[in-house]
Amino acid sequence: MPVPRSPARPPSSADVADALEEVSRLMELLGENPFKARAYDRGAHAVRHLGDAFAAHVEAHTLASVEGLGKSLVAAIDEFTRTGQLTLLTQLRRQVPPGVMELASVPGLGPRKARQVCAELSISTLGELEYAARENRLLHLKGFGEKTQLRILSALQARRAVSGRCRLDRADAAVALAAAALGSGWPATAVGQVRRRAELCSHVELLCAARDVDAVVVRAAAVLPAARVDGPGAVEFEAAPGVRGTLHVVLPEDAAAAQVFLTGSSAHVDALQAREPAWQLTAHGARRAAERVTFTDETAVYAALGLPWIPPELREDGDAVELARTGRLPRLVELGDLRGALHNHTTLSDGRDTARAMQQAATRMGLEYLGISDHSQSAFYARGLKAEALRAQRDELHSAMRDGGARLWHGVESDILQDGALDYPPEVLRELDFVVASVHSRYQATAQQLTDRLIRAVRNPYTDVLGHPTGRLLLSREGAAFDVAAVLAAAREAGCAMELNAQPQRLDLCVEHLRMCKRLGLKVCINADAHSTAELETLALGVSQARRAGLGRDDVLNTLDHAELQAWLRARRAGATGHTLP
DNA sequence: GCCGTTTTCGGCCCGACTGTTTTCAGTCG
Repeated sequence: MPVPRSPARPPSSADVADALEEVSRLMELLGENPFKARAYDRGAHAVRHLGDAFAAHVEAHTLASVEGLGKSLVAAIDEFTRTGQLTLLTQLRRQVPPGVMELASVPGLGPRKARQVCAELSISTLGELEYAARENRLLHLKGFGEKTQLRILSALQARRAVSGRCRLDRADAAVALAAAALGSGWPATAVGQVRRRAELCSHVELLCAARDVDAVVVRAAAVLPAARVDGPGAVEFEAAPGVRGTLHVVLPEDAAAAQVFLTGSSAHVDALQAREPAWQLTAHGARRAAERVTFTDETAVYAALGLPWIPPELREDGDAVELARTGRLPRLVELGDLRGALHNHTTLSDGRDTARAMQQAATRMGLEYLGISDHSQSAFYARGLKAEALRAQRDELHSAMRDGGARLWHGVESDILQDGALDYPPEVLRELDFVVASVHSRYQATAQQLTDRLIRAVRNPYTDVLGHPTGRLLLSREGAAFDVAAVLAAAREAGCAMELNAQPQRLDLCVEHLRMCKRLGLKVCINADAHSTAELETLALGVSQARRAGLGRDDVLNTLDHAELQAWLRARRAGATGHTLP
């Protein structure tokens, strides 16, 4: 989507990258030379990667020295930065009916088929596409058949089921934007699903405490997107496309009780309410009969109910209240407990930053160690490493560590092949510090086949961590349908850890499966799966999901310090060399 | 369109799968 921009601000690298990316997608859709389309896409990547250095390149006219930017792209970028327009993009947009870009995003409908349904059936919206599929009109198109039509139909149904929700990282961004729009004079913080750290949010809610409630409401109604006043002290707005947002404004003395009520969930609030039926917790504060009850902060609210403070991540249902009452509230893992992270990528495969840059970023974050695990040889699409390249990487990591800082572990993200084997022979795997094994392809199999494949993978003595186990992509792909309990049990027996992949679109394993790990005593490894230095920050999202599942420090593998993790890995490797491979 | 050169053209990460076709195009990762 084109990013709206104020003319006063010069385009950022992200603005330029978005424009070039759109050019690429439109070219694909129009059936232009695929290599030309790819050149624009690569150019977009190159520009995005420049980040803050982009402005300096523009200033110094040195963009042509950036790999992937030739004469034409430099000229296009020049035009865009000077005028805020891109003639090429405008022309391409004119040739593609609105909505067709969206058609091409439906799984099973690539650029060719999207163009085909548009040209032959005059379809340009998802609604029209679904209607045509229901009427069996797609069947008559060349290259379409019963199964393609069915696949499109179910993809559209799945999409409708998730509409109106957004990922947690986007909800966080919406909270930050709304808070910034209000200004620092009226600080607003997240409540509701966002504060409970729900992986998907259908409602983005903020709370602001202010002496002059009406003034905040007036300001919010003026500055928040698509805002309208919705009752006393409440402003509704559009937090993200199709996602409802609400700003609640209360007097400072009512803020603590309102924060508890608005953070919810309703089941949690009901359980609290049951402990003191004479009280009434509301979005505007607490009342006893007609009398207002005030508190200094949330801890005081819980204390008045005879309870310790309950972390928001545990408020998804009413169960935590009983745990709190009986003193059995778990001590949850915290971001600061993580001593490092395994599973991260570098420029050698599909990452954006070098091992050295990743190491420096990890050092700045206070991590003791960082695992580097680029893709394995079968992952062509991600420029997976042949055995020789993998061996050469070891030297690169050693030299990156010369100046101190976070210790680098040398690993690999090995594809799990169709039969459950790893992607390198034992003599290659044995030289690595650790192995993350992940499925990246051929998800379409029977549940039994997938289960067998994953069980074989976790039983491989070189598999230390099973990466993004279900392969789900939030709002776009369901997790693979296999017997999770059986795979977790096999992993427990083999002593292999499960990944909690912290990428906001994955958050895989999910909370329910993480709870199963805890019950089994199976270690969970919280990994950023970072493809850039910035993505290391996603570890915080992973920690929030571990907390929702009630995981403590001891449940998480990478809370071990360097020496402890080394011992854990060595013990596994010792077991590995003592076994024959399955 | 970019890049590298066997330097002004030719190749561009590519293999597997699926569903359609009846030998292969399109999609995906």
